[in-house]
Amino acid sequence: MAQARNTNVISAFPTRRHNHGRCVSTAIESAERVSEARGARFTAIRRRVLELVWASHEPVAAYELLDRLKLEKSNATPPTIYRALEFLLENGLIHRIESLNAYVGCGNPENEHNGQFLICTRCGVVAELGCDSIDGAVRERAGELGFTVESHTVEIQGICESCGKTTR
Amino acid sequence: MAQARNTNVISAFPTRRHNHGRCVSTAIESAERVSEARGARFTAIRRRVLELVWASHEPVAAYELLDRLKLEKSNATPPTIYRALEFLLENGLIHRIESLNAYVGCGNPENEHNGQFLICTRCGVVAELGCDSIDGAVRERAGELGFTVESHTVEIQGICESCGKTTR
DNA sequence: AGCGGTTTTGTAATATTATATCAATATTGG
DNA sequence: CCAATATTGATATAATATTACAAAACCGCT
Repeated sequence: MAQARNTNVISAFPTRRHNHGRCVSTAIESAERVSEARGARFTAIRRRVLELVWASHEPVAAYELLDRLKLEKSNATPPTIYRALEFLLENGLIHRIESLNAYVGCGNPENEHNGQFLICTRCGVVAELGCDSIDGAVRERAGELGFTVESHTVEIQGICESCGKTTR
Repeated sequence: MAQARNTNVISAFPTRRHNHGRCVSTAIESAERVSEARGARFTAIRRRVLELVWASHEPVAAYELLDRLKLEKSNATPPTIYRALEFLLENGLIHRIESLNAYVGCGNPENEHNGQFLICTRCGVVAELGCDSIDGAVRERAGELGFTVESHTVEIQGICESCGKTTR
């Protein structure tokens, strides 16, 4: 019983030695369920791009994904990647980090949400929060001004706990 | 006594008929004071780009600024604009809206801050908040996870009060 | 299996956003 | 005025993203 419901971590900063294969396989299985449920086609390209996004917990740029995909699919072009990214975004399987023009796997694709992201400027790793207190503060203040919230982008730059402990 | 200190609006949604010349002249005067205080040079190009950013309350893209600047300075090139934007950002005179790759004037340049932005997806206008409750929620949650906040990007998409009242 | 409509992918071209580099000019402090 | 520094000019190129149209794959139906 570690987390209060209203401040749950969707995808925490991973330990150096976590079983990352498990992150990937969980993400793929989730994606299969989400696609199935929506009648969306989780094609080979889309699956592979999702795996590439999940290669780490650091956001990946579109052209990095393209370079990697080209290694195994030499006819891949920018639209190949951008179409796959569009599909993955639409289905909530990845998030775009606006301040980095880069993409990161979503840790909880089975629930629709706008995440909040903690971005470590030292190691590049991103953690995702599904934090109702931040979301609430946003909606409350917006509401006071007569503004109806549709979505939000919350990206927090700083130093993660693990990097904070090491010498600069 | 309308605003509580911790939720002040730095730059509200403007009325259609506000005196916009006043927004611009205030911004320029502020910029002069800020530059003076910092020993920074508020050159003609920088001043003009700031005026162009302040042409409206909608974020402006870099190449739009370039096109406008070229009308009066035909040798302007991308670096002309990007250098001016860099100066204005460094000195807190404008903000970059990450989700739009665009720039908007800062309503309170004399106090250093990370703003929060309400972006109307109907009319394109942006309001800036300096909202301690959002900032506090962010810092609190980050702190619980051992994350040290350096800066944040908070961009809220939705419909402003005035657009919400008109027929879709 | 065959057909027709729809979605996905292939391919080429281009648009948009941003930076690197180095030379020339302007400004500042001494 | 000189020398150091900051700013601007000019060219090239990098990085990110989209448009357009044709070909192929897939799906539901018979």
